Amino acid sequence: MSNIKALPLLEPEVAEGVVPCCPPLTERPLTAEEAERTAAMFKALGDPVRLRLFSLVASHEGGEACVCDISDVGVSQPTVSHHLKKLKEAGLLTSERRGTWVYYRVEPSVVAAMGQMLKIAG
Amino acid sequence: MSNIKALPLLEPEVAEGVVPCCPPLTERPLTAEEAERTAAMFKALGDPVRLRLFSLVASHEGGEACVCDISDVGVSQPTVSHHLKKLKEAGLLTSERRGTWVYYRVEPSVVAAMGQMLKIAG
DNA sequence: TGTCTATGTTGACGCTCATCGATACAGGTG
DNA sequence: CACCTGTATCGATGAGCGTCAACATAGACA
Repeated sequence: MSNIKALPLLEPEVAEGVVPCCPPLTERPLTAEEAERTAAMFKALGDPVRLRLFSLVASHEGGEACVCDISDVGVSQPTVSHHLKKLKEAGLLTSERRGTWVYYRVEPSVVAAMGQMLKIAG
Repeated sequence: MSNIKALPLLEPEVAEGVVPCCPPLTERPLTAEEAERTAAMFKALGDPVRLRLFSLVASHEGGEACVCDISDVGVSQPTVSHHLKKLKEAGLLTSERRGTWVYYRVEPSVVAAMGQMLKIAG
């Protein structure tokens, strides 16, 4: 967990088996398998609370945020924890415990891969 | 017709200078309202069947596709129609009837706005 | 007019998910 | 050790969603 990737499209084993994968959506139709994997990433950002949590982490200084810094999104603490777990499972966030607190940070390669897919052809 | 106009989607007229609803997610935290509006777009791509349908339209020659061209995604015809409607409601696709067939095409500005949000801060 | 094809809508069913309170776990402090 | 704070997990519940069969609608053509 110590090497930073440039912007690879194919990366062996990020997070837990989540691999950013696919060409721009305008290039060719996705296969069923590709769609299954990729939809999970978009789905992770498809909830308002999760999207806010993600932007709170992404925009926090130092590129990381303690849970205590971002918990004020209008839902209970267990729900915040639940959503952070979902974002982690989707490969969008990573977490690390330092003492009492747990810090989350964005996984740049996965986010970059998603952005790549939304690139308009032409 | 559903009249729940709580969150109006993007107008089809935004074609020129890519009027993004929101800044890159790394720039600042989203407000609750921004998150609500934006999550709906990501949610639309958060289903494997919808993502395939979208990529089928996006990668089809001429930038548009008749429903008959993209219906082979492993679900029934009503389900295809249902998902295309969802994508349309999210502002990602537009449709037009020409004679017997209905053609769908990608709304580039909305897709571009989504890509904008996923830009990694440099 | 009637019929055929293409697409959208309706209603129902089962499953997933967001949410919460209660509880468990981890680490710091006294 | 006990106690407190920060975070994760568990179990339940209600809402939402994907799917289908059946039906409806729109246009083309005879």
